[in-house]
Amino acid sequence: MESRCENCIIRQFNSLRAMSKEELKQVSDTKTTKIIKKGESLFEEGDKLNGVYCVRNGVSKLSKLSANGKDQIVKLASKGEVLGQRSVISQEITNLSAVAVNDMEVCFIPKDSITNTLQKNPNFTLEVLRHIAHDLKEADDVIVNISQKTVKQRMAEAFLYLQNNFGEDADGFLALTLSREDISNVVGTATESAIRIISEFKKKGLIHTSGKKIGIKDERKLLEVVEGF
Amino acid sequence: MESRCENCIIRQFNSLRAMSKEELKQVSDTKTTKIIKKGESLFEEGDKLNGVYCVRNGVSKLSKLSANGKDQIVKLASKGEVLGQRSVISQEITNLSAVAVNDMEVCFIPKDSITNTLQKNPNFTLEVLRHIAHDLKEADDVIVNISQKTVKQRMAEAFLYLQNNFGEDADGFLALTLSREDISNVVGTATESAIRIISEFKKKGLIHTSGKKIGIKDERKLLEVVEGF
DNA sequence: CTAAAAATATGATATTTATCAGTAATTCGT
DNA sequence: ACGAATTACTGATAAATATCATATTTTTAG
Repeated sequence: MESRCENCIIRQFNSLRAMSKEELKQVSDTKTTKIIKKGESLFEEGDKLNGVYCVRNGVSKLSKLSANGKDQIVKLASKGEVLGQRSVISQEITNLSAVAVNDMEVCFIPKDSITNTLQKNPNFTLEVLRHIAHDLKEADDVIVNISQKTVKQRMAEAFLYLQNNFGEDADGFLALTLSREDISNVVGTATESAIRIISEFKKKGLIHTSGKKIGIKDERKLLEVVEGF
Repeated sequence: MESRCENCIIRQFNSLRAMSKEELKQVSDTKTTKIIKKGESLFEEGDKLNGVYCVRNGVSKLSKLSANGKDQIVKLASKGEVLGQRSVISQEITNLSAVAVNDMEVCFIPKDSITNTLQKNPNFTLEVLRHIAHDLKEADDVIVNISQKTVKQRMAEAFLYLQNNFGEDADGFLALTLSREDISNVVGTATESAIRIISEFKKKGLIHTSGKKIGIKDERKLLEVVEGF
């Protein structure tokens, strides 16, 4: 038997915890679990979404393509996050693409269970609202960072962000390994520039690398870079 | 007698239209109307907000100060928009400052009327959710624009945005007049750079100016600049 | 295991943008 | 209306960043 949402721990991290037993039962009855391999996409910018994706495992990058062909990564979503919410709420096509950064396990929840609950259960709606409000605040911060900080500052910030949000492995490397291109798309810069700054940070002893893996060596100095020293 | 929310047209443009008669009555009984002069602030980054502001007239810039002392304008809010919603919902201090760009008339609505309704009226909550979701989508667009477009492209885009959202006056100038500094803070660039590009656009016949007023002369060519030609 | 492909790295250079310095124009308070 | 203060503008220069070219390393497919 497939696992039931009622027993799913992941739910505690997102707005689904505000659903009633019956609502949750309906979600569980209609949901499907999917395995998404690294590099595959959950949905593409412009798609009409018929539901939301609840992340059980793995990480997805949410990005938007610009006219010049470069992707800007707007958010990295991991365990517990619900993707596609915004699009389902506004009943608009999605403005972002979601691509797996590593192998993922997600639950697809058809939109009806969501929209029905949104209309009937104010606790759930409020909970979703709180999450979206939080995302909005973070987006505002990103705007200010990108427009006011140098690439070097944003690179340092990105490493600290990855450390805080995804942790480190046994060998002291960031647990989430991104390609140099993905890093540059998070930071909003050219891939070559990102690589150059990685080299510089390495030379200065702020980080260490092994292949594409990156580890933080001197958190204090990285923070100083973020602050502009 | 002061005007009542029940009769207020502005309400049709925002989430307050989803309130019931009784809820609206309570809002009306507790609200206060304020005049905010150009340059004065509704609230400052870091303030704890005791309510939201419903804009009846005038325009407010929502901005965030960065470490280097420059403001980044994240949004321009005018008639019908409700400011401070996000902060009240998350019960956090506000992450933005709201300053009047011209003389404003706003209604201050104490947060209790809002939070009570959020917990009881799912229609209202859903309506607020839709608005915040829309803001989030716009914020994502801003992120991509800032990181992927040149200053020149963003300047052209800003003028078209001002035209679309605030219209033109009888003489063909943008109805919302911003200082050069404000323009540079919307676009996310140095004031001198913004001025330089204004001069260039003027020389090329894309815009015309009179004092600080700016008018669009060749919309098509401006659009071409946005697209990168 | 190996050749091909992809990703990473680095140098040289061009372009974009910011900063500094100074002048002209406009706005504001009395 | 007048001087002071702010805002707008322009030039010279410096700094940041992107782009192009190319080499090296790593990964992938067969």
